[in-house]
Amino acid sequence: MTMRTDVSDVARIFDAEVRDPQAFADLGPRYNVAPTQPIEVVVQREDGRFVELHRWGLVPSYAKGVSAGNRLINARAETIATTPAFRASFARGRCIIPADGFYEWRRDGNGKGARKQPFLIHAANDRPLAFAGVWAPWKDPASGEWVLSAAVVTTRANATVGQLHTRMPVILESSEWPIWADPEIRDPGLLNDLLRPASDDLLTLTAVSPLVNNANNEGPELLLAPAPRAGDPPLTLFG
DNA sequence: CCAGACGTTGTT
DNA sequence: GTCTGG
DNA sequence: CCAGACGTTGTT
DNA sequence: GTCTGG
Repeated sequence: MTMRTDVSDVARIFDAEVRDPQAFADLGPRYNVAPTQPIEVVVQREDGRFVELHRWGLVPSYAKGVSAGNRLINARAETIATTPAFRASFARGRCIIPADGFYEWRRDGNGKGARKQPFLIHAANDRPLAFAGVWAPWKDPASGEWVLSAAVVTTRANATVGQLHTRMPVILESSEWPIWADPEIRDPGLLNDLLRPASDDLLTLTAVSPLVNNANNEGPELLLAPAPRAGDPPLTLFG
């Protein structure tokens, strides 16, 4: 995903306080937020609502190490209420994960010559999106330190994203934020009603540089159009 | 009782 | 931590 | 998600 | 092929 929006704007949009401003200042604008890296989350706590940084990949409380979260980067909306790794977080650890956009890939060709063409999926009006998320605290038994981690809730893709992939993040409307983020709300039916695909006209696809494919790459150049090559399929999905 | 799993995605 | 399987 | 690793022993 | 790391 990308996160270029300044945290002060995120705090204003979500009516939240920044938990650790220096940590955000150290990160700066981000064009390639990958699993295991810090992601922004908006969490409702007893003493207020905060923007925090959590490790992307939920580490369940029972885990033996943080690596347990390496693949728990998404939680299926269809099963999140009952599956052991996410159930407790669905009940009491819901959060909002702000992001400017997310990437999906299209495989062009097969075998050795295949390229993975990344697309940035972002709001047509380019405002930040609010993913539904879940988070959990995990205490490292070795150091005693607490690790906060989070996962993105997914649902079936809408028609726009469906050109690339069968799944997409749940994107909440502003009227839904207080419901999803409130840990006092327990009605599973009310919560599950929020977990549906975004409307088809919310999002736009933009072909971007294959530099995105390596999590070590960063910077605004990742969003430049990919260099065309002979025999390429059209880069706009509508040709 | 103890031991072991606990997840999603894409691809075939 | 809690559930499932043996 | 994609990229990259995937191993042990003994010797320097 | 499958797992780990980012």
